[in-house]
Parts: sequence; C-alpha cells; structure tokens
Amino acid sequence: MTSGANQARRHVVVALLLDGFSPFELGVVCEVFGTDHSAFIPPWYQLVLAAVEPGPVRSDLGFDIDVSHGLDALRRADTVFLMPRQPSQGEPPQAVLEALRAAHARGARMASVCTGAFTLAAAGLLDDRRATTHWLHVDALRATYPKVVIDPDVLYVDEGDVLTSAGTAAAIDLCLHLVRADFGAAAANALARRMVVPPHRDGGQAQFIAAPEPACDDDAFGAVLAWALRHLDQPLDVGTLADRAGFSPRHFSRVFRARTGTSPLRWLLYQRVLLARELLETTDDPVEKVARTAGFAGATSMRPHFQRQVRCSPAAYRRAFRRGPSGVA
DNA sequence: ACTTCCTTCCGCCATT
DNA sequence: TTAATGGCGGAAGGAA
Repeated sequence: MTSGANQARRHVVVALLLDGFSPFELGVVCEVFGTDHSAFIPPWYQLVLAAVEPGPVRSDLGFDIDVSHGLDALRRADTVFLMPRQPSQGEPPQAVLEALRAAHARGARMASVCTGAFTLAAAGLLDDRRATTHWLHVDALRATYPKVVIDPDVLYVDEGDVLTSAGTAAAIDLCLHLVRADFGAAAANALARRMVVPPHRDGGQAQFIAAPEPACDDDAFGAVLAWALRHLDQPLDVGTLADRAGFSPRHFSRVFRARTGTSPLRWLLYQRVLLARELLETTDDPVEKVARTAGFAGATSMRPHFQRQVRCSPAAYRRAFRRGPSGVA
C-alpha cells in the first residue's frame, strides 16, 4: 500500500518525455492520469509532463510537444512514468539518470512502458529486479543491462517501487493496475468501462494474446469465460469448464492459454481475488464471508493468494479502501 | 511450517 | 500433408 488514497494532496504523476518519445503511450497516461476523473474518486491524480528542460520535445513521429516543466518536476513526483523511446538513441543524459535515482531514493514509484525500461535500467533502478519490456527489445535489454532479471513473457511486472510493462497496449493494463492499487478495484473497473477496455488482465499474462478477453459470447470459449465470471462463488474446475465449452480438458487448457495467456486455475484465482477486493471495498461482510462469496474455501485459503496479488492482507485492504456501497458509479 | 493428498498443466504422441 | 483434438504421465503447486 504505497500512495495515499485518503490524503488531501493529489497524487502527482510525472511523465518524463525524452527526445524521440512515443506519443501513443503518452496518450494512455494522459487519459488515465491526466483526465479529471474526480467524479469517481475525489482527489484524482495530477499529471505533470516534464522534459530535460522546459520547451519542445520531438516525438518519434516527428511532431513536437511543448513541455513546461524540467527535471526539477521529478522532485515532487509520487509516480514517475518513463515513456518509450528508441534504445538505439543511447542512454539519456546523466542529469536524467541522477534525477531518476533521486526520485526513487525519495520514495517515488517508478513505472515504465515498453522501452522506457531501458531508461530505468540505465539509471540502475532495475538491477537485481524483475522487469519486462516489449518482446522485440528483450534481447537488447538483456545484452545491455545484464543485471536486470528479465521476464519476457508478461504484460507487466510489479516490483512494488519499480514497475515495468510490455508493448503499447500493456501500458493500459499497467495504468489500470496502478489505479487499482491506489484507489481500489471498483474505481479501476469504472475507469476501464469508461475507456472501453478490458478491466482486468493479470500482469503475468503473456504478451502475445490477441483477443481481449470475454469480449463477445459468440463462441463457446468466450461464453464459458463470461459464465465463469458470473459463477465465481461456485467450485469450478477445469473439467467443468471444459464440459461447458464442449472440449476435452486437454484441449480446453490449450485453447485457454492461446486465447487468454494464462492457465485456467491462475485466471480463476486472479478473478476471485479481484472479486474479493470489490467485496471488501463495498460491503461490510466479514473476510470469511467475502472469501466464500469469491469462491475460496475460506479466509485461510484466500489469504495467501490475496497477499501475493495485492501485496497486503484483506483486512488492511479494507481499511484502505472501504467506501459506501454507493461508492462508484 | 510441514506433510500428504489431489489437481493442474504442459510436452509428447496418437488419432481424426 | 497439415491442423485440430484427445489422452497420458510426471513435475509443479494448491488444498487440507
């Protein structure tokens, strides 16, 4: 539980733009953190764009963005976002790396999208940490910064103080993940609905998945996922799901991985913890009941999964995020 | 925390 | 011949 959901001061997100940055990911960050979503959550984030020094910064598409803050903006950042940029451009200036290290040392959360991971790595912030980047650049990252523990197959990696994400669309997943960590599952879901993107994709999900989740019920597989989501409280095993889809268990798990990027059990556990989070936020049910409603055998069996996924205990989570049932539209 | 039991998952190969 | 599917077995890991 890092940043303050309940403090009056707004959480400051600084997006650092270096020469050759990529505008798409900047757009994602702007949409999530820059748009005023105070309708959901009263003190929404404050987004600040920063560059090495104030002035125009050239994007990799050739147009400039006029940035009014320099590196000193990093000093009041709660979260620093590193935008992608071509690694072939070489390492950013030393002043940038020092500013990043200082921000991190001060306790700011560092996050990167795509090749933004190279900038974090250059600053030494990924040494001996798990991290990811776009699969096209995995080899280069490994070769240039051997101390980084690269996980090439995931959408994003959350190391607590340092987060890295894969290619373009994973930026959305990472941003929603941060919103979920800061303001809870209900807020993140509401935002996802508003952005018309799939709300929950586990960071551990593979990068190569094509179809975004339950999307449409026009095929047996999608229908089964949607059905499972509505019946998380019941015991669901691979055999049951496979039956519903009309597949053999073997074929079902094969299709599951291809479509979804995870295994059935992992997916179920992830969705169940997600449901538990919402229940903790929006109800006063005891943890034991929340666990059962989310499909766990009891609080005891939920706890380790919750802890691993959310990085805090169910009780602590409720303390941080409990809101009235009216809460979020 | 440790052990025991059970499910899951995935490579490999057969079958359609 | 290839693509889709099913079954087997053992290692991994979740449940109790």
